[in-house]
Amino acid sequence: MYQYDYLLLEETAAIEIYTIRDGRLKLLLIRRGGAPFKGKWALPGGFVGIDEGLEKGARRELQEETGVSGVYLEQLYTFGAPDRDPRERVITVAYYALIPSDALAIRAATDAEAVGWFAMDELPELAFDHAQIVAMAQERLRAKLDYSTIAFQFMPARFTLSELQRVYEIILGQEIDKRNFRKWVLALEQIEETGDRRREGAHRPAMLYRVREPGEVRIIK
Amino acid sequence: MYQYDYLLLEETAAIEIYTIRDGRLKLLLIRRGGAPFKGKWALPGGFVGIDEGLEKGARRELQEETGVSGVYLEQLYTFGAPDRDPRERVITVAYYALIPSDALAIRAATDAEAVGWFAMDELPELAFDHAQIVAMAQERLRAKLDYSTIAFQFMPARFTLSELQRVYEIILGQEIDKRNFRKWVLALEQIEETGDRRREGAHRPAMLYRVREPGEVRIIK
DNA sequence: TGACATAGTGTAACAGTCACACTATGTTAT
DNA sequence: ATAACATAGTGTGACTGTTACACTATGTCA
Repeated sequence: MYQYDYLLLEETAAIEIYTIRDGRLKLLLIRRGGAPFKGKWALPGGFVGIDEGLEKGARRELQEETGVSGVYLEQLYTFGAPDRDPRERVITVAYYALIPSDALAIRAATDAEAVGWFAMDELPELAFDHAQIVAMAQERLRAKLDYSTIAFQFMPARFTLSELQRVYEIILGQEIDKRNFRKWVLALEQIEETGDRRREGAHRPAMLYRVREPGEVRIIK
Repeated sequence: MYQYDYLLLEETAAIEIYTIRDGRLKLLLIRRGGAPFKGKWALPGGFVGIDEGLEKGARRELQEETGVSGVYLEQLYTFGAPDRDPRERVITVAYYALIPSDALAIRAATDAEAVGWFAMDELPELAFDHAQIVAMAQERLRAKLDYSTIAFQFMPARFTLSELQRVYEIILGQEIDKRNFRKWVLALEQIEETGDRRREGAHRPAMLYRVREPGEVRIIK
């Protein structure tokens, strides 16, 4: 077996934190305070601690930026092109997290860096190769809508079918037929009625549903 | 943004090299010559060079072990649990490669380590967490059969429909109806007749097909 | 009590999947 | 030459899931 030159590399984690707010899919970004790409927006992340697993490190980062924990987190891809950081060779393991729309503690940045939520169709220019990382996550998310229950991860504890449909429409970027959507999602048997209704506005109240196994993302079809 | 302690980690690539031989799905393993796990079988791999991308490093490793290049290679997952190497913290980016059954230069190990092809249902005990890595690749490969043309990557330049069907059956571990398989695979419009036939044995010769775009793996359905 | 706004509901056409058995054709042995 | 052999190659009908499509139900508020 050929052995490469023995070498230590910088290893970072980057995390894409998504939520749905104001009827849009939004991504959390941080404005860089130092070089390179000073002033540009970038994905939150940092160096990986020696004693923690990669995913655990990503969860810590998530917790620090948003105050949330226990949400859906998935490894996306590892980026290691030699020139992706102009200073030196850095390898980045990218994760993405999905946060229910009601779970946001939207805390201010811990160390005076600017933090902001950006709609996916209005992203600013990003530092490093982060645009590529974001594009890959978006692709993955859309694909997973089709064959898993990943979209449920955006939902609060109780939600209406219309709200759930809206989430699918936002991510897919297209309208869905109401009757077909309801038939389909109920046939999955992954959500159930709570018995309560949501009354808001001058119209018929909607039944509230909950996810049967909130932590799980099931592969369907 | 919280910054972890600045830290350099060992970064390795591991590569799972699959091919189909003797009617089985086989994986290339290397017997470890040194501690830890001395004498145990493990995935080929090595440290990542400072000037090469991760994928390029994996391709180099592949070339050195098998003599093949230009085959299908995909990043699988990055493993970074703190205790996965008993000596120190190591992060491993795992790739898998699929090699056409006729492309094997089956070269001897370059530096006197034992190399062997193992059927997936007869794997020896593996070093480190490599059993977990292998399990994940197998899962991915099976899933991709359903929604991509990845299986074509195992085929030689020209092949019969029966041979192609056999590859699907081997990976899925179950028989497929001949008529339905042919209808399905031809409807994909990803393979075409060569015009030639293969005559071997005392029976009707079979039409030889080729993949339309051999390098491409298409998402289907 | 009527206007309003969203909730909630069924059916028929269509497309894709699955189960299933016989004929075609070359080689080889007699 | 011809018959046995072994694999190649082919179609139909049942079933299942997907899609398109429009009206009724029910609460609030003026």
